[in-house]
Amino acid sequence: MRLAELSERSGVAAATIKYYLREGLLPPGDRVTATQADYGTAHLQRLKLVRALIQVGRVPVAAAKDVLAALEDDSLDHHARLGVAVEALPNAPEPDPDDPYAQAARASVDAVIDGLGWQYGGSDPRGSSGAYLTLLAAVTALARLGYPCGAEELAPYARAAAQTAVTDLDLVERYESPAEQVEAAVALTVLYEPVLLSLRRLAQAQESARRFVRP
Amino acid sequence: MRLAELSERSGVAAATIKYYLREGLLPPGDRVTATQADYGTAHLQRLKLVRALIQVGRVPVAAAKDVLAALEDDSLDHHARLGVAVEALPNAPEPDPDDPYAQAARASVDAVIDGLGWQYGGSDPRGSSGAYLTLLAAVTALARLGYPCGAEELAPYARAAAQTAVTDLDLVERYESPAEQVEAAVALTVLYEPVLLSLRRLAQAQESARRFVRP
DNA sequence: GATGGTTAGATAGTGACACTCTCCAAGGAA
DNA sequence: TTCCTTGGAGAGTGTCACTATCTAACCATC
Repeated sequence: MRLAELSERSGVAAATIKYYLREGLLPPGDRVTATQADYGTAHLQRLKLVRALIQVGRVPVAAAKDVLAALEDDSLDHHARLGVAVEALPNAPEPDPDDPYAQAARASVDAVIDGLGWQYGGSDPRGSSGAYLTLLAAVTALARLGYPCGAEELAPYARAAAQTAVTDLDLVERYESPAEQVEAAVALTVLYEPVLLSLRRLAQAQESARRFVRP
Repeated sequence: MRLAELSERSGVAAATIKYYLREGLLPPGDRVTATQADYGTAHLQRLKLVRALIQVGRVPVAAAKDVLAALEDDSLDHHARLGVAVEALPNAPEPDPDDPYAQAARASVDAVIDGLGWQYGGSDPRGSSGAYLTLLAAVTALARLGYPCGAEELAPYARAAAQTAVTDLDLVERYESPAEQVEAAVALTVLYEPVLLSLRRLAQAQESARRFVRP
């Protein structure tokens, strides 16, 4: 199909598709002539994923490009490809090692991780994980505001996260081919985030009503 | 204290504080003379909250202003104030009623909500909740990508969210005064979001290693 | 009582980001 | 032949969260 048809079928403006092509988020179409190219259903599928990552998952364009590149890196095994794709998502920077709040946050976080028996291998230390750094930054900010976020407070959330991860991987394992699994893992990781947060807010409203509203 | 001291104690650039004052995120200081104002510890606390909302919670400045305004609206009761504050956070718009994906998403979401027995009162219908709309948008995007997100898939996530909400409200109820509780609710809702998402990604990495990596 | 350094407040500018517009030459259709 | 469309490239747009500059007033010091 032509770019115009790709635009119509995906609902994405033609100029935006050109921009994604330029940025390398979409592979170029098959060049038919010097001024025309042909796009297939794989392009349509990829375009939908890109849109969902950017608009629903709020992933920056540059990060989305890295994520998609990891999806197609055949030199990695399954687990590693998942890791690389998720690692390409935006994360917090390394904290200031002299900040006492950051030190306390690290202690709490490590206690929770160890308490749940989570293990890190030699090639995959916890410090190299972007999620770990993002977690440190958030806990540091909470501590600085004076909110409780020691290991006792974090543990229930970590247990809920562990449950969620089991559900996530069950969904991923429904797919048969490794390629589908990796794409599903990225899509489900990123696109379920607003789902989880919205469900939490709805649940909070229920719980708040249950506790604070006299019927 | 002077603006310069407020800046030093909070770690926020003086120009940024001026910007927040201009935007109404911080109340003005007590004017001492025509060119000097005095700020107290309440300003410092508020400034830290603003920073955390914007930088950790990624709340837009305009939304943060609305959230803070709701914190101080004495005309509302406790539960309503929580609702208004959380509702001021950014949410997805109303979906296109003709979109079949959106219709299917609404059916799934409603089934999950009803399945958990969540109730909505007359003054608080589910359709008026921003979290509900954001949830619909995310589920619609997943469905459009071809990922499973029926009631069966969403239910485990909703149960995890319900658990999380109980933990959240337990933390909120540690505070004694209503004012502290409302501020804590906002801070914990927004600032625990990156905590939850980071913990989920760490848990996913563990679960992925457990399933896919042969020791 | 001149002087140098701050201060609050206003205005304009910056850089990042995600598009979006405009133009161009080459194809294809009427 | 004429007109419209296409893919591609560069420049422009709007938004957002700051940030730099300026100005008049103020305070402390000499």
